[in-house]
Amino acid sequence: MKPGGPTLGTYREVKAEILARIRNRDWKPGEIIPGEVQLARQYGCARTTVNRALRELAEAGFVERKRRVGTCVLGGNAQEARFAIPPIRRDIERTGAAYRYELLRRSAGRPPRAIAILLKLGDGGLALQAKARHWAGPAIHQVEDCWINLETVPAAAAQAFGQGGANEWLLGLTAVTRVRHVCHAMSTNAQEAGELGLSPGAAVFVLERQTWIDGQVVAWVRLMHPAASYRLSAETAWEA
Amino acid sequence: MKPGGPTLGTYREVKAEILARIRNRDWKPGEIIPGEVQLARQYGCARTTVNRALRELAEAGFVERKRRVGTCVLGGNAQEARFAIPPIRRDIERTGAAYRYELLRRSAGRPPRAIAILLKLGDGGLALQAKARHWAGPAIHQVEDCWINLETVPAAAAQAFGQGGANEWLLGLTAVTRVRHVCHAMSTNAQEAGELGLSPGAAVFVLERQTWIDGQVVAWVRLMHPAASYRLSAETAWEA
DNA sequence: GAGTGGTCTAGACCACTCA
DNA sequence: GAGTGGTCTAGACCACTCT
Repeated sequence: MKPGGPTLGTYREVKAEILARIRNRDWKPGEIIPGEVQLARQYGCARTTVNRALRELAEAGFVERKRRVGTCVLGGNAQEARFAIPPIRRDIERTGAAYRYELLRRSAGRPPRAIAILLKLGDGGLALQAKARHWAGPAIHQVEDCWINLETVPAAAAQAFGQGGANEWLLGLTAVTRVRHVCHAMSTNAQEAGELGLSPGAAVFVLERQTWIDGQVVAWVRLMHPAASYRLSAETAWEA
Repeated sequence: MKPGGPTLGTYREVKAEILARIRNRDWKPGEIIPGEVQLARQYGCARTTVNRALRELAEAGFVERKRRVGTCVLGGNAQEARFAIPPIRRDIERTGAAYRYELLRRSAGRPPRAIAILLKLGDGGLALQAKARHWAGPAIHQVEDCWINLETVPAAAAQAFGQGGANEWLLGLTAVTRVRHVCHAMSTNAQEAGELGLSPGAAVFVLERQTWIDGQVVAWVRLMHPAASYRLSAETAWEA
């Protein structure tokens, strides 16, 4: 046991110790830190324990690991944010406002070209569009516009979406194997403004989600929110 | 060995097998799945292996685990998106556009009340504001407005930020222990529009980041982007 | 008290990648 | 070929939570 190096019994302790070294700049970005075997000896624990600590630090983006090379400290420049996207109903009820769902439009048929491409629809392929509004008391909180690929999810054709939104229904499909989210801001055109109860040109926050099952596109969903009443937030903390 | 239950040797196989069962609805949302010991027997592997598979499925949000109770399948309703936030310079260069940095303002002093609160500044506490623009060729791609708590990071006072932005510098601090991101859309007022080269009222995409070191606020940063030229995207895929 | 997951250990073998 | 991380195993004990 080295001075200043007491026995560390758990992977959390080991993780915290290594993280502290990195934050202290004992181990600087670009450097290779000691190997698992050496650390295990130093800390008086099993290599498995050190391994788990390092694996989690790698997942969190603090280090990078390569076989035969070792574990390398990364400089913290890239950032990642994990935003939780709660079901809209819960999101609204949480604020205390009354939730109301309103279906605006539901129709199956041949979608516009842009949508057909997003859904990777075959030539005769049909899609189901379901557009709806979610109210928070007297205010419109979200307009959802869902396009569902009926080739991939024929079951959707049987859904009326009179009570609950298509987005919600889609989220209930457990089988999804891939998800892509995009968020951005937008100025509304006249129609969008009307649907959202805003003046044309008003800023909206847009969240789009595309989902797949085994390489087949399931749906493309666009969620639009008045800029003033929607935000996504994310928080990450590491042990003190 | 049960029929249809071949020996699974690795935690990845076990994970895929369990995921398949969940997607198949063999195990439905709300149900408790068999315990680790039983699964290990069934798959012919060590309990540790099953444990790792289940742990990762729990991290990914497919199941929830409770001691003495068991592992419960979750219905996939909540969503999570992990957005990568690349350093702005790289983001611009990636598009092929010429990157240019322009410092607009740098001044230390007593900040406005709202900022003082965000920074948890003491009564006499000073902050450093650094506002800058990032150009992509002829277009303004981002206006960054950084407020740095000089009590927490006195070293910032020595930085001129003439060449690189304060945001970038802040990201280089490895010691940060907590990060909070918020993103939303906004209509610009006259000043913001001017700084962004847009007409007043234009939509912008705003990303805000607040960072801490051991409970002390380090900085609050607001990054504003013309709506048309910025989007965040995230993609998650699970094994087929 | 009992049953579940959470973790540690010691040892082993494998996989990748560098020289 | 050699050195690193990646993973599996069998067994053990602990921590939590339900009854």
